[in-house]
Amino acid sequence: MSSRANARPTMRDVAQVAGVSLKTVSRVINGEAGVADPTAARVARAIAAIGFQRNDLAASLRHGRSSGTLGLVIEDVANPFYSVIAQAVESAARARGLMLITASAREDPHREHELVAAMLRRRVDALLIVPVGGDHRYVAQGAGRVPAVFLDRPPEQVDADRVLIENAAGARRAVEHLLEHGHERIAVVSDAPELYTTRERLAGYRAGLRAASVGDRSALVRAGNRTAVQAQVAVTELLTLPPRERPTAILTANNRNTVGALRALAGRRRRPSLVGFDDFELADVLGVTVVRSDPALLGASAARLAFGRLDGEDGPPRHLEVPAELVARGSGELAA
Amino acid sequence: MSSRANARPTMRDVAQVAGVSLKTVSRVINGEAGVADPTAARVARAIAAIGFQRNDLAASLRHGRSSGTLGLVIEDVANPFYSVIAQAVESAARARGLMLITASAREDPHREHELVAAMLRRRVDALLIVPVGGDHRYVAQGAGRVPAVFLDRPPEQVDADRVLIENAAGARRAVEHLLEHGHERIAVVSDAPELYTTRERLAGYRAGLRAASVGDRSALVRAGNRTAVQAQVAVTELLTLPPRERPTAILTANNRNTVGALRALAGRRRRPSLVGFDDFELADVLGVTVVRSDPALLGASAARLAFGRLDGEDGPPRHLEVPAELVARGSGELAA
DNA sequence: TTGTACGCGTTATCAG
DNA sequence: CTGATAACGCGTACAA
Repeated sequence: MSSRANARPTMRDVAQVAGVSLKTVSRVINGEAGVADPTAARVARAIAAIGFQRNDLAASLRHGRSSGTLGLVIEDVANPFYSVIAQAVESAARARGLMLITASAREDPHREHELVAAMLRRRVDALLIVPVGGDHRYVAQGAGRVPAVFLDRPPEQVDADRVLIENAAGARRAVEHLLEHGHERIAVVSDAPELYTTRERLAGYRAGLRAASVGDRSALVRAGNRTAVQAQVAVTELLTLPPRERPTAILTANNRNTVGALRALAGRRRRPSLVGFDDFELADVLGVTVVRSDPALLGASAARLAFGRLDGEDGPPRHLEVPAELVARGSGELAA
Repeated sequence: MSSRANARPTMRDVAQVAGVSLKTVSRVINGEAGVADPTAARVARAIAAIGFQRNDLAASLRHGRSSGTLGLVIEDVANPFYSVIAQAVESAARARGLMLITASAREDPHREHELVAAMLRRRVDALLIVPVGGDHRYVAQGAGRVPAVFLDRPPEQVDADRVLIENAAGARRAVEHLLEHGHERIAVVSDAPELYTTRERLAGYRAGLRAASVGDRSALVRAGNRTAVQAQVAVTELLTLPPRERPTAILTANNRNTVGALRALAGRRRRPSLVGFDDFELADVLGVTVVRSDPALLGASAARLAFGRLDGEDGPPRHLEVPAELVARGSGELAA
């Protein structure tokens, strides 16, 4: 009988039903050696009879070491770029027997901090973070801190394990590609300039133009478009510039901006060339040239770094970079 | 001083540093009344000094009721349909102060069972499940069971709270739409026929044809396409049928099938009409007519049901249905 | 206002 | 092979 009616059965309940001691039940559950077969069978029967299931929280409290969970703080699970990362991290976690706690910070530094704190209180074994901004020293501080790996963007005010994408090089490659096709008035439509990825991609864009001795194009830089709708507006505006200021090519600096640009361009007869940063589903069907990286590799690498730390790998923070390659599909190969 | 070097500081450590008792620290941390201001300040200073963070696992073990987590078992986070669900569930969870544990079952019943078991061992407060198949009585069994809500598909062998989409009605609407545009040879390309959603959508398809007294079209039913690639092959085959057997319209029964169909159709001069079940990003740009439901509403409704049970709502299992509407964008309005 | 004793469900220690 | 007992970090009941 349960100590209290309707409560989840405990090992004590199992022990009582099986007529053995607590420790014997523990042995059977954890598959430890040293239990006579008939005894083990009696315990197993009791477990099945009362529907016992071990309380992992209590177990991990007892031995202190692992809670069996991995924490992932991303920007937004609904964004395909991040959902692929989440998928890769989940696979890695599962391979190691960890469950994944996921939360979206939504570009809010305060919220990010809160989520990290909540995960630490829940004693995650390690943290994977797509940092928003602000000061990240809080992650490195405090006794008994947990391995933390930053994805997609570096932490601020502190050095730590991280996996980034070839942002500047990728953007520069896109610009060079457009230059090769005769474009000189190349516009760029990007997310908020405070974001690391935006800054790097803009830097790559500028470096590409500079290397080709193309003059200042700051009038064609449209940053600050957080949503597809904002990007759509920005592109529409670019298209209504007077002919000799109007860009003949556009670089969209992330997937949401690309989506907005495609909406702005839909149905137009004469379209500018377009290269998007980040690949997306159906880019092949739409014939959109993109700079493609591998979000799944990003997530998997970050997990690998974190697991390495869990396995005792010591040493200075590691910096990994995932390559970005240009995939020509038509939209980026239109003549100027 | 810490009891052990390098260990996470505990409330006992805080108490020692602040020169108060354990209970006083507990009061301060939980914001309970009845602590003199100067005492509270001393405790707060000690907490900051040693970097203490409460162990939520221990706390929830103590008071037994809530672990503060919600479990979500879906098919695949990387699929946009499910990542939107995950996003909605996460928002709902956060609003209630719960963290979300997510895991993908990948159409594997055994894995689903394992994941659910792992979540129960971790004492999630409630479970949201996109069931794969097999017997789901295990969810309803056992003492101290947890509220479980099924999403997108019903559980088998057992009745339980669930939120489904208007599958049959939606598919039927698509067929009627195509019939209105003069089509009679309407093919359907779908996922595995074992899946509930597939079965229902196929039933809706057949019902639509039957109501219009259109003869048997079983030769145009292509089920079993789990991936976009498989769907692409299936559509390509349909397009190479002899002219008088070849479909003039195609219904793709989920988002992956639609993607495959679009790839098969890309670059063809004469395309059949196409209606896809499930909306997707850029469907507007591609001009694809779809049957659209609201995955976010699906997730939010399921969370609401689960929270209702947590709040003590009793009574028989509740069955909710999210509507599906046809959105005409061109591909479904081509003449036969 | 503050402190003591105990218990949550499990694992670890050490005896029998 | 098996079992009594302590301990993990915290909250609750009750006393001081």
